[in-house]
Amino acid sequence: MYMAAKQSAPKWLNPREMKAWRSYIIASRRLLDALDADLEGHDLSMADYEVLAQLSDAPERKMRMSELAELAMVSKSRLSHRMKVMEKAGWVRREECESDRRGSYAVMTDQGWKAIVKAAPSHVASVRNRLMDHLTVKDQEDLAKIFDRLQTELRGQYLEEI
Amino acid sequence: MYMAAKQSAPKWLNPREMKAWRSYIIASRRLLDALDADLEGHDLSMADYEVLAQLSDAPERKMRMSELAELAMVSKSRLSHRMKVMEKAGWVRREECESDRRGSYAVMTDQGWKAIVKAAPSHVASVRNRLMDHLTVKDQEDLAKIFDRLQTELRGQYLEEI
DNA sequence: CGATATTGGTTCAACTTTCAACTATTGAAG
DNA sequence: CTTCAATAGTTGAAAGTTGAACCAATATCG
Repeated sequence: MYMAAKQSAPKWLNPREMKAWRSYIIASRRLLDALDADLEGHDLSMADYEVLAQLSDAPERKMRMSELAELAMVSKSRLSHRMKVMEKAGWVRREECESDRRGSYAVMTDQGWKAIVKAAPSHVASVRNRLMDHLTVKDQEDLAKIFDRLQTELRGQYLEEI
Repeated sequence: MYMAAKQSAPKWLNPREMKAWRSYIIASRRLLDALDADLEGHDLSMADYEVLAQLSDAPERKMRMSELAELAMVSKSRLSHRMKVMEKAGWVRREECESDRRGSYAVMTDQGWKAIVKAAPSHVASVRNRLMDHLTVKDQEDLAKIFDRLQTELRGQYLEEI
């Protein structure tokens, strides 16, 4: 149904495009699944890891909810829910924001910091293992180049669509 | 927390690796989100689209459930649930398998065929729009090469792990 | 200033996904 | 042939996700 086609012009994907698309989509799913599975031992999903990683990089490991949602690329709603879970686990807490009383901060606790410091090496190893080890330096550069450009374009499109 | 690092050896990602990884992961999320959003008008998710697309490629548009699950890369359980939904929508039906009475076939209905034929051009346009238009021919080849290899490796790892 | 629009964040209900348990066959081995 | 293991697929409950509705609080503008 992606129809690599002799048939007609820009309606379908040509065989080359088709191949690029299928390889990308399949390998990506496998990769993401593998990384997620590797994190399971630390009671973390990729998404939660991303949230904690972003938070851990913030000054004082403290960040406004919206900003965190943006950086970790999750919806506000989702972040809210996940925060409740991670709060229960003792990894984060909320702190109210004095300067804007609608807002609140997500703050990483010491325990949260410990959790992510513990998970990080294994996750990074997993990224190596599953991805980097199979890429040459040139591949890495190609990848970065392509996806950087893509990101810019998609971000552009996204902004237009609002 | 991926720590592109001066510090130590193979534990963290070096800046080049880091860049490749971040670009890839961010752009991919954006891309997938955009493609999903583009499909919404057809009441389809990427996952359901993939299921229907695979099924539509099968002889007689009919396939064993397990095989379909495998090809569409979803769990059996998930496929079972989705089939129930899509069955209710009139897009597919189940047919029992005479040769193995545990088994059943997923069969695409005419209505389902119509639905995917209707959705396909817009989805393909979306793949073009969001991805292909921003790739040179060389990019496409690089991508296919990289992710093909990756797929092989990941599949290998996966098989070992069972 | 006061009315109104916008923003930050949470919540509720609907829906989706996962995981483990379960049924019914089939296959293999003694 | 019988027993035991493996396979095909479904189910139900729990967990996760989404999107709209909602409550403040702040920003904007006449």
